[in-house]
Amino acid sequence: MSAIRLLVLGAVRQHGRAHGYQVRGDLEYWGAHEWSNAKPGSIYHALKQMAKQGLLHAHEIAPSTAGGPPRTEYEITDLGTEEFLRLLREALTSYDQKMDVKSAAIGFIVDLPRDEAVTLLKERTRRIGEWRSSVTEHYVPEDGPEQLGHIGEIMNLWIHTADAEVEWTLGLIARIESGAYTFAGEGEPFVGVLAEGDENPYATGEKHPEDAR
Amino acid sequence: MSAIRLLVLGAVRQHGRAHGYQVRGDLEYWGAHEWSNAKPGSIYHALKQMAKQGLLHAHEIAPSTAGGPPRTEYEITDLGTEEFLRLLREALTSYDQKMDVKSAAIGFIVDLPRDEAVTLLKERTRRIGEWRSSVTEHYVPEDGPEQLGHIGEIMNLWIHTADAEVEWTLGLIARIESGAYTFAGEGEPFVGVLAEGDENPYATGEKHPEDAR
DNA sequence: GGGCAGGTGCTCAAGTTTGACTAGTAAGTT
DNA sequence: AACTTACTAGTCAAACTTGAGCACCTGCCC
Repeated sequence: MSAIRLLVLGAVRQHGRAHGYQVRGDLEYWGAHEWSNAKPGSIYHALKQMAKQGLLHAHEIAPSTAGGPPRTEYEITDLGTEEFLRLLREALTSYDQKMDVKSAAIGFIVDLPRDEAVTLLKERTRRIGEWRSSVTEHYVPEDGPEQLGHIGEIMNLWIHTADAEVEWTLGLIARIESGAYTFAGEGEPFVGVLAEGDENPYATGEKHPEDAR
Repeated sequence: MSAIRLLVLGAVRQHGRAHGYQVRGDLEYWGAHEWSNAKPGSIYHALKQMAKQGLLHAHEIAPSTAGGPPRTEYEITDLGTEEFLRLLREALTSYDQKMDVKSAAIGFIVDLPRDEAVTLLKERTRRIGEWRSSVTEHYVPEDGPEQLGHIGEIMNLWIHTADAEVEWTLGLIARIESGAYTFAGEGEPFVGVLAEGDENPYATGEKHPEDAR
């Protein structure tokens, strides 16, 4: 799964009603163009696709107030909300070492009730542990790990990464359990959208110095 | 950059002369179908593409010795070797948190001379450090990190991951410097290819239990 | 000697991603 | 008044990826 659907659904949902350019702006505001495939083309494609699948409802042509071609506004449907939550839950529990999906999921984690968030994160650590032992068992040849030569370093990297992630996840669980942040049904949600006409401090302009690609 | 070109070029290079199915077999042998987009379609596409671009030379139709349609054999060209090394160096130095590229790069690291490998890995840690500080500076609002709410956790995750990677990289550097593995120009290279007719212990059959996707 | 399970080697259509491009408006500027 | 610049909003072709499928052969079993 790529992160684009989760990101777009989440952005539209937070906005209530949004056109493509607004979604694009929000995602840039979250820095998503730096860590995910949130390019214009992908965003517009995802919007159209999901509208066709009934996850979004497209309000045709609000003539643009500020230049440019006429724009389409989108609203999330019930089906879309369902799909959003499904994707979010999956992204939180499954271990697939894709930074973009993980990051997106953290960004939307407060859309779930607090105790569900904790449960899902615990499940995540459990799965990582399971994956870890299956890798060590499965990929270590009987004749000892030397057989693998430098290839063993790949495994080493995976395991190291997995361990680091468990550590981080446990920290997050602790913070959530001790009351940090505001979750679904706990009043005033934290909203990370750009108000109409607000300028974006993290826009596509200058980026980090060595943003190697 | 996706990992597919690096993987395919490296596989053909190690084999000397290979057809698509052999490349596919090698990549499976390395477990690459589990951590990268090394599906048949992608492999054949990459082979054709790179042949068209002059990175590979295609020997038309050696009639298959063992069933199936006639096959095309590929050899790497000088241009292809150049490109391979360029991709490898870039993958080793650049920090882009893509597991597949990283893993592929580790798999081919011994194709470089030992001291270059060390230099590149040190450059990698330097860049991660640079990236780390630019993130902390750039994404922490003046009004203190509380402004970000739970979004700050995304940054937290990035930093934690980056730190874990630096740690692992330093470990690898130490192992290489103290003489582990056999690098380019040090005699008998470690070759991870399947001999003709050898069976693949890690083939596409059963996979890890919870290989979440 | 027919059937069929399974391996070999590749192709193809459908879907997704990319990055450059279009085209319109507003607002400053010589 | 003409000219440049910048922003808004979206499109498009080309590239890439995916997963299923095809056709062919081998060996085996009854």
